[in-house]
Amino acid sequence: MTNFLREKLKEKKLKVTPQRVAIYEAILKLKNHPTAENVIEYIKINHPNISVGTVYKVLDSLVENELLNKVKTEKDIMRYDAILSNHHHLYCTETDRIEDYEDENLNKLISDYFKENKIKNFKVKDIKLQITGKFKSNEK
Amino acid sequence: MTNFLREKLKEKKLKVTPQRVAIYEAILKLKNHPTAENVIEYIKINHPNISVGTVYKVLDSLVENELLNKVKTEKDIMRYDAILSNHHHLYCTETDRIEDYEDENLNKLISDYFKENKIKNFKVKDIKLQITGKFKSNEK
DNA sequence: TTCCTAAATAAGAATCATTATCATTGCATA
DNA sequence: TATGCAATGATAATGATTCTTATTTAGGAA
Repeated sequence: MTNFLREKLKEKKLKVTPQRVAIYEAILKLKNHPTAENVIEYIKINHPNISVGTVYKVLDSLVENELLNKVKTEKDIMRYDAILSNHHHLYCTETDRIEDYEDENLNKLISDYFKENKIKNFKVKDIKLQITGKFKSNEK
Repeated sequence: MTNFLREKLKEKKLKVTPQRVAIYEAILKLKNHPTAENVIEYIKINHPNISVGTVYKVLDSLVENELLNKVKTEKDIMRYDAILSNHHHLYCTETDRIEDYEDENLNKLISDYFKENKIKNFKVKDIKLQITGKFKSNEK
């Protein structure tokens, strides 16, 4: 399902190239918020004629145009997320797994809190929770 | 005030070296959550005989021993924080400023919420808010 | 369809922050 | 104050990312 990507690219007056489509698909396929390296590895196998420099450039431009998000991690490695809806992340301290966490009630709770408790001299645009912990071992 | 550091190092059976003291002091002095580069620059001026490799190694070991925290950023640059108490961060989208945000009521609100609404298959250890926005321009 | 042009890409060189190596130093304990 | 081992300094090595330049191509216009 890359129609979403195609449309978005057109909206932004960016060319729909096979490289952009392939890299976007790689992110979707590579669950668990892949790193640039993960994407490069995948692309090397599945699209061997796409060059490494292109992967970096496409990732940058997709982030810049809000088709991908960068995920902050404890380590100094950026990871990418194709889900654009407002969501939080669960970080596992034992593995490198990062999972999405959506919770409308929580979002409401927090935004209500900040409506009543403004931060001095700061205008809030977005709030994300980094929930650190451990996945229980019974599955996955 | 490096007594805190000295004691903590002893607790962890790490040697109290002048390099560790100097680098820890640099972080304290260099407000705004400095990068490794910021620290290196500062150290080069104030302690010219401490080598760059040592700065990296000391930063790593201080983080590992919970004397410093790494702060996640949008860019793939790690920044360091000498404040260990549980706090959140305000990220300015226009400048690279990161400011600490402490709010006991908010912490309570969130921890109460998760007491009642457990996340399936996940044991929460720590929750941090990344509050993105803009500092209002009237000061600083 | 064909042509045109700016945008995008491929390939490989260059950069530069970080890590690794290893000989030397110096902190901590007895 | 002697000893052992962790820590450091100096420098080399690494490797991910960026840069450069020639070439290709997407997409609009004729």
